[in-house]
Amino acid sequence: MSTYKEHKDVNFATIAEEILKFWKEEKIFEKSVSNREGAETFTFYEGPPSANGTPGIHHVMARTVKDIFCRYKTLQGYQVKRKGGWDTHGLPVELQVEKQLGITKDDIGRKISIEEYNKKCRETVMMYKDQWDDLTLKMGYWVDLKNPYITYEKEYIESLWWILKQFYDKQLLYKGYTIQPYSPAAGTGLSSHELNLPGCYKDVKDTSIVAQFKVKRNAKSESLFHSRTVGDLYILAWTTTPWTLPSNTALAVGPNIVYSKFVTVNPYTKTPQTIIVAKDRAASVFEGSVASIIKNLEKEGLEVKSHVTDFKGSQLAGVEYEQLMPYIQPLTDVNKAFHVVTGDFVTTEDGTGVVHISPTFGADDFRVAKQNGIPAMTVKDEGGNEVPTVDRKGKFISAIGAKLKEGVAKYSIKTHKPLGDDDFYVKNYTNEDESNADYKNTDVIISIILKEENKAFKVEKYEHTYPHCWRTDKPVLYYPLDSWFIKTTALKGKMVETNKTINWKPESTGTGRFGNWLENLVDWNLSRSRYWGTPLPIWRTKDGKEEICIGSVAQLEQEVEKARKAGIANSTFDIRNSEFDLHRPYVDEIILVSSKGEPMYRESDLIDVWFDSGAMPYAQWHYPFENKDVFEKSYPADYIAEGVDQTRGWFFTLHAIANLLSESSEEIKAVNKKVNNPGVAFKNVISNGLVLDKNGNKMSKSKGNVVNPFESLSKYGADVVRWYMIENAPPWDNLKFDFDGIVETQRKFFGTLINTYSFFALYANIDGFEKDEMNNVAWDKLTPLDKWIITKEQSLIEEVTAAYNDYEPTKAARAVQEFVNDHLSNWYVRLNRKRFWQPTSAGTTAGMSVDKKAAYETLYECLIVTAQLMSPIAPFFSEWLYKNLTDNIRQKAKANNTPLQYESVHHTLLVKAQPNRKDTELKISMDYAQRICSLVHSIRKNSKIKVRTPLQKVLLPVLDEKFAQRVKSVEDIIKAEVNVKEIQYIDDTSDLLVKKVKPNLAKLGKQYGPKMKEVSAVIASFAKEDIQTIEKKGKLSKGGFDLVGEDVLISSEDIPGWSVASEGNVTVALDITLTDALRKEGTARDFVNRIQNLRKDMGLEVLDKISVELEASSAEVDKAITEFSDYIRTETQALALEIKSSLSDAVEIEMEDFNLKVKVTRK
RNA sequence: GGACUUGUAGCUCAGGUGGUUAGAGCGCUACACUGAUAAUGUAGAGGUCCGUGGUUCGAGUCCACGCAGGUCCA
Repeated sequence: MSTYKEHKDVNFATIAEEILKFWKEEKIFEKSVSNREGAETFTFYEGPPSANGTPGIHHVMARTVKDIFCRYKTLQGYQVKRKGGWDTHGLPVELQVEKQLGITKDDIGRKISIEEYNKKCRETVMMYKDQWDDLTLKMGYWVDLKNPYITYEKEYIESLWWILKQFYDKQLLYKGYTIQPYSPAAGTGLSSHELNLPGCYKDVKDTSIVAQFKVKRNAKSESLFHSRTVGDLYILAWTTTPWTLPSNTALAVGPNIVYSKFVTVNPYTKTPQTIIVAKDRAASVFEGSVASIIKNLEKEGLEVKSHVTDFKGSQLAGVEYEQLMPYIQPLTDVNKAFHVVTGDFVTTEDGTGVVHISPTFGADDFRVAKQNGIPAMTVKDEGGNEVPTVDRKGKFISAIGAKLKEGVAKYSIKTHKPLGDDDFYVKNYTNEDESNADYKNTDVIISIILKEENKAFKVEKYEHTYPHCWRTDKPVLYYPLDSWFIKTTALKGKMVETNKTINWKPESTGTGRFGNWLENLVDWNLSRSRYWGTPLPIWRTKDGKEEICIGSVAQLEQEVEKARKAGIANSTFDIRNSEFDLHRPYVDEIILVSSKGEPMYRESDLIDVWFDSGAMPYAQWHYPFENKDVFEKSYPADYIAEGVDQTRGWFFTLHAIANLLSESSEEIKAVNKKVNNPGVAFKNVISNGLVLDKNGNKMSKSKGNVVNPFESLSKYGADVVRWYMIENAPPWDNLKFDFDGIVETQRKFFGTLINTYSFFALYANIDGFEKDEMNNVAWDKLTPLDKWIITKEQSLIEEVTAAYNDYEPTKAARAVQEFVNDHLSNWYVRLNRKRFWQPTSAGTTAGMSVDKKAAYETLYECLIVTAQLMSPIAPFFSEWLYKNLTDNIRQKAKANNTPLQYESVHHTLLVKAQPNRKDTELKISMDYAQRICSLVHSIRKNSKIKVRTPLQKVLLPVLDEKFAQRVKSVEDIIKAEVNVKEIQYIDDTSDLLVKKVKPNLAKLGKQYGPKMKEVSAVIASFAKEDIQTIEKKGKLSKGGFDLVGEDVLISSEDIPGWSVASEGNVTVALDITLTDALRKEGTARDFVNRIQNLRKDMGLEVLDKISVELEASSAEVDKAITEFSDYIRTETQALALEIKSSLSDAVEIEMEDFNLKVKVTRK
């Protein structure tokens, strides 16, 4: 009759398979949600993976972290719905399709229609869905895969449109431009991905100019002129792109950088003048191509470099200067142009420590200009649109070209061909013959003009790396391109504030990486010029004067109807058809009508895929078109978790959209008010780190160090892998994934736990123990060891619960592991083994002694609680353990409505710590016991006396009475563990105890600080009497210090003549004299040991009885055997033990110093 | 280049608020235990706490500057 299943050769992967089958058949996951119907909800949002790539081992990590807290909250009684999801749009999908079809973006619309292309994308995006589903199942990640949200679905897109419309209506969605890498030769913008292709960055030699910006003398700048000034005063700025100088509208200086004023001459015009450059850059400004010129001028007696004074960059702020190349004027805010501004990004690493700003041609410049209200240099084109001074072909507009042409003529610059107004390309985009002796690029022409006009201080070639277009091999320009933006900056303050309400794990990601990102927020560029994605629902007239943002399919229908009525030939697509696809090219074919009857065409942009995922709280429920009630209950998320790389990805888009909606949507405002949400999308977030290989290298296919998740799971089982990942390092640290570590986890933790269970099952089955929840041994009937392990268990419950509550799974795992390995297995079970195998008359729980029943119940409870506490991390094994322990009493438990009534550990309610079942005093005592045992073991080891040999006594110096009391309460345990007969406590009355004293630095430090050395010396000089005084009276004045008891730490000196060991304030002495009696007992115990070995070798079962015959040997040995005959027989379950003069068929056994002949027979 | 992050034994990691001799597991070496037994225990060796400065009576811990690795962003 085996009540508790006994297992040989446990395989964790097999356990997982069995449990998976059970979960599937009994719908355990579904029930874990439906069981909690009506309970408080705990909301988790699944960050959607993209199924167009295969899952990796890092996904096991990420999803374990997600799973743990969903399971934990379920245990706490919450209802945790977890809707799965798939991210389906975006560049990776497009690239994969292009690779499959062997085409490039250029081929779309030519070799393949957009329709076919998108169809292919739709097919490809779910390519590896089966693998993902398989991983989800096998790793034990509970998520609802039956009703996932899919970002390409019509309903999902409709919700996105609704959100965009909310923003649009509140003027949070606008069209503007931003500076992006642009290839004039190819006529297209380039993504950062394209810019990172190998070979894009090349070393090139460009013309660089240190230009002279003439300071306007007025009230703002007057102080700069107070010191000696010769000629005009110039601020010098350096650029490697002279073609941007006609577009200069500001200069930037570092507020804390020191700038120097010099009296000098212009090297090219020899004009005496005064200049300002960063102090640290002054030397290098005078060097290089102009060094020899300056030297010659100095020889001519000119004043070339006289340092006048220094001032901080902040003093230059607001100073006005004359426009360097006054060819055209900014369209707006002319009065704000041509000022000096300050910026933290300015360094003194190169140039002059002054940065020339041209807002149309640099991302930094653009930002700085925006922050300071500086206008950009733009003109109106024929359509009235604002455009930069360089057109999309990379050529200066004719207004600038005409001026440059004038310069060429005025200064007789020789060129390889006559240049017209429209011939000034900023780089050689027209394949001019550069080998022509008179060839001069635009940068050089500008340099010459500036030199002639006393506006250049230094011109030289400068070699640097510069990005080139991967298709045309021509230099890239940073160029303003049209885009649609979400005005996230409008809500920057709110986003910063609401972020403070979010619990970030680790905190630094929230305050640091995320917080800084919010502080430096720019508007969200939503536009993508692509094909497979959510189309921007904005239609515009040709002239851009009228536009409409569509917020729903219904609205689109109405508008189409309106257009039809106005006689606009529209597509034949039937929007009302449920199959109608909101993707390109279909939406592009819809033409709407403006109030004036003009056609309106859709802006061709798609939106950033990050918007797709960031909108999932709403779109996953097709809010607000459906499921309003469900949405309200699941907004915002209590918890999300993703990789730290999502900080500026998903975490940001969730946060941004939630905050924007909290201001722009009346519906969301109402929901927020109801659930008291300040405007966030999530309340707790774990950003987990990377999974690296065991050497700390990133896993990559090229390195061949990628770990296959499926192989890992099938070899070790999901629990071991999950436990290893969580226990090894906090999720937000990078994990060095090492199979050796997994093996260790398996052996060390799971092996120990399974051993502990097997031990329980073995004896419980023999004794017929069955857990009865209605009838347990009372607390005060438990032995100290029982009480102790229960106390430890209570602490464990508190600790683990606190750790999970705090989103610290690693702490929880480590606590469980310590409990199982160190306390339960190594101490409680080991010291209690005898209780389990002491003979019992009855084969039922009822007939069992209270002591034995208490032992079973205690061990049982510890195992059950362990199963429960570990279940979020190791869902399969804990389920297996729980079922093994409880399946046999399920019916009874159901009838009695007791905690073990649930068929799955994942349906149970988390056990709560019971303070009345804690014995703190005992905990301290047991701690002493463990330390004392360890010390005695250490002495035995040094004296080479094994534990089987009993020793007479242990001497324990007693520093205070409490210590003695505590040790006495666990004295039996110590004596049994280290095999000594008695413990003798020695105190002041004994001459053996000599006390020593040390200063309590932590306390004294606060009081005496710098006098610490003196006080320590005084305490070190304490005589025996001094120690006694301070101990008895609690105070002592010596060496000018009034000391109290807490100022010193008293411990025991070694005891002369004894073998002593000490650790902390516990000291132990061991009497290592071996008497005859002790030696005989040792021999008897040794003999028992050998017989036990024989029994095992013979393959006897635990309950088998034997008889032992022994051939007589020395008198001493015979005497020992006879004297301890009862003991030997009991221990070995021998019915008879006889010493015979001679024995045939005897086995020879090796004792320590001699051999014995014995014969063991089964009875 | 910026932000964040990590650096402690051969390896993986602990080390509130500064305090006496910096810990654990694995691995290694030795020994022991033996009715949990392909399990277990004990002990030993093993440390420039990344470096340099600073604050302090006292720094693994606090501050500054570096170095090295990682992530994200330019």
